[in-house]
Amino acid sequence: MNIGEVAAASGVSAKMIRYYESIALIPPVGRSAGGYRVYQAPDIDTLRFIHSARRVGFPVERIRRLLALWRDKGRASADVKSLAAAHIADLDRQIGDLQAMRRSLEHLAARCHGDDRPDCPILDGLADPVPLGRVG
Amino acid sequence: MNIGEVAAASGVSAKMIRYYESIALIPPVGRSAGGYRVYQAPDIDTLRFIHSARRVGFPVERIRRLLALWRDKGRASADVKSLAAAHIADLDRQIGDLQAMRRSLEHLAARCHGDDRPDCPILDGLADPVPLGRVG
DNA sequence: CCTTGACCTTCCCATCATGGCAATCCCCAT
DNA sequence: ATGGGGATTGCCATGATGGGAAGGTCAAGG
Repeated sequence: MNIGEVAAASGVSAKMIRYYESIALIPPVGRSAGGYRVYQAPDIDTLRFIHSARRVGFPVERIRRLLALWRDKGRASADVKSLAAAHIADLDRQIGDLQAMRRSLEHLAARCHGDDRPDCPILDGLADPVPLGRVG
Repeated sequence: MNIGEVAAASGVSAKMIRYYESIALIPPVGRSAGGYRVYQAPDIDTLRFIHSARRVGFPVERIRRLLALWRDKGRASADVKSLAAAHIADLDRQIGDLQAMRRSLEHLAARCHGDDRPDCPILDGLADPVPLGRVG
């Protein structure tokens, strides 16, 4: 199989497949006489795994460790779970950060008339030397 | 005032102040005989504004428009509010994306023993060709 | 056998905002 | 005049991804 077929089957773009190979997330694959990458069926499984992991936001470096565990049939599920837990914690932190931004901005926006008049608590709030965040 | 002082007063690093100048988010400032940037008090206000806007996640290009409105004393607050609303919508989308990731992963992790045994629904779920997401 | 078009290759560039480092220079106080 | 702290510019890196260019390959059909 050529890269395009594998890309379509796995959901990972050809561009990214080459990139993953370049950073050794996946091993270098065989080449045809003309230099084309030639894939086997199991390669699709690996790329599918990577794609799924990316879709839940795992960074590539953590996927590297996930892949190692996936291939290690003697792994302890605890190791997988702790990677997952670390990532969930990362997600929670990111979500929390965004929610804090959202709250601050919403707080300002709620007080803005949103009409033709120029006075605007949003601009005032951003210009205010007092830090945003705590609404108290 | 030199850049370091302005950086400390505004919360924006000297590096970023130069960057904002390079992309014309802020106008080029005067220079001393030796080539140092020389700032005036109002420049701190501008940088403080930018810093606040960054802290609530506004991308620089939107801050450009916010700054224009801020300086335009005849602006309509509706214009500011719509920029804010657009940004809140962006934040909501990002939050939603992250929460969806979190849910999918949590769903898998909840079923993982997390002990010495190798079987692991997290790895299985990522390897599964069936898309993640809907828990149905 | 040759052409054509789809596909592949590598390489460079861009994103977005930020930090780091290095070589050089300025400024002020001793 | 000298030393040290700060400023200058410029280049590189991040993380994951897309875009595009220039050129090579492959298979189908004339």
